[in-house]
Amino acid sequence: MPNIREVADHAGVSVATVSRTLQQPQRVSPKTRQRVMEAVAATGYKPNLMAVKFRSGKSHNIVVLVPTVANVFFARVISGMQEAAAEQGYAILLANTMGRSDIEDDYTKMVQTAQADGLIQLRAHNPFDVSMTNANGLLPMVNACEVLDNIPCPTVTLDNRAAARVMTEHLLSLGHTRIALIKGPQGSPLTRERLAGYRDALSEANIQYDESLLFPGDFTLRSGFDAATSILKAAQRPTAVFCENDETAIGAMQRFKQAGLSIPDDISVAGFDDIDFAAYADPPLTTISQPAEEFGRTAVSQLIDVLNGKTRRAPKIIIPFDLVVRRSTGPVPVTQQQHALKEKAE
Amino acid sequence: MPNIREVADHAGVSVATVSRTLQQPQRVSPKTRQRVMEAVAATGYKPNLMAVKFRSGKSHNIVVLVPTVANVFFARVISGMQEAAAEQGYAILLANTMGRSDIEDDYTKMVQTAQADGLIQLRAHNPFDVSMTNANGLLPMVNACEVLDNIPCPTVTLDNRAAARVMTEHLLSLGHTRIALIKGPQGSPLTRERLAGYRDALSEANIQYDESLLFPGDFTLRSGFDAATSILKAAQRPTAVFCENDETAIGAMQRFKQAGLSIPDDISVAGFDDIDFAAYADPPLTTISQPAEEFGRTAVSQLIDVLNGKTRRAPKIIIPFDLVVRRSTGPVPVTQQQHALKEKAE
DNA sequence: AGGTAAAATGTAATCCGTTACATTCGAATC
DNA sequence: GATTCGAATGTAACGGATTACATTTTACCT
Repeated sequence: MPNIREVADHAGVSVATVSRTLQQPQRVSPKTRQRVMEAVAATGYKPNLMAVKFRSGKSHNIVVLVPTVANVFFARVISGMQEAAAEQGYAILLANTMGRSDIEDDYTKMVQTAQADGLIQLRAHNPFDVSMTNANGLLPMVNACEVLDNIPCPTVTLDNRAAARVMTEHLLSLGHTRIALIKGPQGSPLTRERLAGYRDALSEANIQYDESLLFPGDFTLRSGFDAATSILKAAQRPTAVFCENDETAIGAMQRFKQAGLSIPDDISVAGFDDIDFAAYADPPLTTISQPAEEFGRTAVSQLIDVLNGKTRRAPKIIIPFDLVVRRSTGPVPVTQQQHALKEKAE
Repeated sequence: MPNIREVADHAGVSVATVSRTLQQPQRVSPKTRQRVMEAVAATGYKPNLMAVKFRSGKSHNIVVLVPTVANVFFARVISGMQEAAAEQGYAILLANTMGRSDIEDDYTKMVQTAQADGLIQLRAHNPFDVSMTNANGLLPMVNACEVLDNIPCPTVTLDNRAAARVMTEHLLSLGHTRIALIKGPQGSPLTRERLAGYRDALSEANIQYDESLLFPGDFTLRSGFDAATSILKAAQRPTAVFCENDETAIGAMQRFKQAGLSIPDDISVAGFDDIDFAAYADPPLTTISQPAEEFGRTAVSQLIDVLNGKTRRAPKIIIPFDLVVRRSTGPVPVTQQQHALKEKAE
């Protein structure tokens, strides 16, 4: 690989002139410029960006911590991040953490070892100590998950609580009162927020919150299927199931159909995320749609603003959502309705 | 950020001793080592890896060119790559090319500008010229797509042609003779290989290849849905549809069910990839399963071998596949069978 | 021509860690 | 105590591009 010195020798100028020709052409006389450009072409010179990054102290890399890239929703978020990062000259170092903290730590260390300038996380930890704050008192990171009040960094988030409330209200409006909830991964803040929204809606409708209607899940198809199996065994079967993501919902629907139930006539199922598969499920899934790519793009541009010192106080950005009603949710089955009425009368 | 000099001053030793303490502790006396380690802890020193990489000339980064990260199958491949790369101390720079050659070029340039040591591509181009070959005459890349005979680099591939033939044979064995094919993205070598396998099986079974049974697709749910619409309009409807990936198949099934067809009683549908959703489709999808993660892992370890000069001649590695028969494929409908027999008799 | 300011170019320091080579130290031996 | 050898440590060059500062060239004016 030719370096800048070879180009300089070839053109009969100093390395400084070559560098200037490439960085600030107007500061070099036209004929020198011409000669340098020829030398560049002749040698096939490509600047060693590792050297540039080392000297400048800017890696122009961003670490992104994602629980799993195989999740369709995250894939869309990443796609948006990629796009925004590329536009601004940043590259993304993707950490597929699979929940393993050793992997998270390895990648977090990249910021401290100057391999990356900042970090975007889709979880709720604080990987840095105060020594990492910049002149504005901000950490070189963006939280694309949940608000963490005690961390000085921008947050980009969906109002998960409100979204879950809206979905639950949708189910309530269809007459459902026994609404099961298939949760997301344990310990995930998303899960907690969505559970909170679910409870908000119930309490507003004066319906007793019943823990036996909560089922564990981990955002996979399989976990939805398994949770549905448990739901089928329940003493008094729920008439609707709200799943904290679409994969879970699709898995659950599969199980219900296997058991001979018809959706939504026998049981309503709702999801969250509006992944592409949701519209192609059978029946098409009622869900909450989120602008995933925009989510990613916003997170990246927020981080770059922090890195450039443009951000003075940590903003909190709320990404909008939409309730998308398809055909997996419907009115309470008549028999169940009578049952509920009877119960109420007692 | 403290640098090695600060640590050296703090410990009262030279920078060389600090470096040795960290790199080859046995070359430093125990009490010096102790003192240095204390200084490291006291200053919170983290080596600037950008400097290390710059000096060593090894970035320990790998560029991966993927058409789209939002494709479930690719996501699994990437996941495997991540894992293997992390184990060997490499990071992955993911390029979500979306087929845009400017993005491909930008990322390819990273190898030439020392930002990455090598590249893995899931397409069939040759981004490098001969000047990039190493001492063994190999390019710093791995082709994880299709064999390109004139490129000196390892290839990791599935025998797409054989897999497509196996699937077509499966459909033939069920009595189907009018088998539609929903293709993958135009120009993709994968698509060509799978088409070739489809034709192999047909010609072996002495069935006339009929171009009107070919339908365009691009690996998305939507394109499967649209292709199915075209299929429904066909003068003589095929009794089976082989889709070049699972998304397309799921999209097509949705359309067929909307049209009131029952799968597989009225029409058989087969996919390719065995993504998670395939088993949860309705009906569960017959498909070709591939060890996607292993695919990614193999590609990475092959590339690292090339980078370390361990590879002397470009190997071609064939990843195995499996036919997974589920419930989306079945025998030819009786009416159609009679129709076919009648046709044959004429 | 002489003088001056501006433009063009060159020189060399710098970023930080590694490592070849040089030097010093210490222990063992006679 | 002197000598020797290996272990421990230090010094300084190096990698490639950028850039502050120094120097040279050019252009223009009197």
